[in-house]
This record gives sequence, structure tokens and C-alpha cells, in this order.
Amino acid sequence: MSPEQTSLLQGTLDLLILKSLRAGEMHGLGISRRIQQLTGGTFVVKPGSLFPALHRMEEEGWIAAFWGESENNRRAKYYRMSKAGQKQLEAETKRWSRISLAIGQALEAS
Amino acid sequence: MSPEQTSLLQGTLDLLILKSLRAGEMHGLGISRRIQQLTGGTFVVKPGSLFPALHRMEEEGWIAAFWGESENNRRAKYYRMSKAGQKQLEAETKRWSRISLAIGQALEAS
DNA sequence: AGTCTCCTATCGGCGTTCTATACGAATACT
DNA sequence: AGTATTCGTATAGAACGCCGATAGGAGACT
Repeated sequence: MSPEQTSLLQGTLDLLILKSLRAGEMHGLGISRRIQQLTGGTFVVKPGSLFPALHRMEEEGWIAAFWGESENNRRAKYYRMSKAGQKQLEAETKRWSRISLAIGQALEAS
Repeated sequence: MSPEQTSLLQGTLDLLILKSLRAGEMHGLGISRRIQQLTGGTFVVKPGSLFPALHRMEEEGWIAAFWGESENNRRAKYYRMSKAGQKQLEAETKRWSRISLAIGQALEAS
């Protein structure tokens, strides 16, 4: 029953976070849930992975944070993608395409 | 001019090494060259990454090593995939499919 | 009052890859 | 003959980025 989840590849988390935020601003756990949904349950990002990544990306200038209130009246930190984040998303998407293509073609070989 | 090479994702190296060895036994640098060829120059595995991985995989029992002589009359350590390695290759291939699919579908989403 | 869920946070550890460096041996060069 | 270059293996050290464990505050429900 448990949706056999794979531990994610290093370097993939940022991509998924940015992609999630493209839909609009969101708080941490919301992002986590969205990733799980976007990947059909394959990737489950736990707090210990998520928050360090968010902080790193904020420092990097790809996302901006502000305090707000969640749907459940709880103090929550919301994140919004910046213009630099948009560029980063494009860059990482390209990177993923290249990687995915390369490995795919390696695996298809005789 | 330089064939813009991407640094590889963690967990991908083993897969590429095993895939290379499916074609037959090969020595270290040979594997490195084969990976570069299989991926169309996208991945370049340097010695500092390759040898630790080979040693690890040998310890794991996925590959077996023996000394031989290269095409250029040089002392070279050859590697051959074991039965366990074959199984590992299948497992990692499946893993890759799952990951690739999940991320692909996440990126396609609106 | 106590427990549960929601939400954020950090720390220590771990495995993997990268950079840099090294060294022996065979071939090529002059 | 002496030097340089290529081939092939090897390791140490650092960076990187995810993971498990743990913590704690704050609202909601009983």
C-alpha cells in the first residue's frame, strides 16, 4: 500500500521546490505536499531535507520568505519565487533534460 | 569547444559503470571512456570519481577484478560484472525509470 | 488539562562525488 | 641516451547535499 517512495537524487530537490512555487506562493509543508503530489507520490520530502534547502535557496536569492498564516490559522512562513529563481528554474530544467537524455540513451544502448 | 559536461547525479555512477560492463570485461579507464561515449560526451568520469566507485562496487560484490594487460601493453586491472551485479543493474535501471518518470511528470505539470 | 495535528527548525552523520596530487611503466621524440 | 608524453591506477581531503532524530510552539479538539 505504501507508495514505494524513492529517496531523491542530490541536486533534484531545488528543481522540485522551484517548480512547486511556480504555481504561486506557498509555505514549507505546503511545498512538501505539492512535491509529493507532482511526482505521484514517488518523492516524499521530509522536514529535515526541506527546510535546510529552503534556507539555502533563500540565501541564494532564488526565493523570498515572509511570515503569514496558514489555512489552519497557524503561523507559517510563505515562500515566493524571485526573478532569479525563475532563471534558476529554467537552468535546472535544462540541466535535467540533458542528464535525463544522456542516461536514457546510455541505457538504451546494446 | 569543450563538450559541456554535466557533473553527474549521485547514484548514477554505479548505474553507468554496470551498464558499461554489460558489454564485456573492461579496465578502469576503458570504463571511463565507454561512459563518455555512451552518454554522448555528457558525462566525463574522472579518476578521482571512478576508482573509489570501482573499489566500492567490488567490495559490494557487484564486480570482480583481475590484473591483465591493456591493448597498449600496459598493466591494467580488468573488471567483470558478477551475477549480483547483473541484479543490481536491473534494480538501478528500474530505480532510474521511476525517478525519471516522476520528475518528468512534475516538470510537465502546469 | 491533556493530547493531537500543524508548522518550523537544527544538529550530527553519512555516502558520494570532485579536486588535486602522485607514481610506475610503456611509448614517442629529438 | 635522455626527456617528454601518454596510459593506467591510486588516494587523501574537502565539499556537497540529503537523512534521521529531535525539538518546540501554537492552535484545535475532547
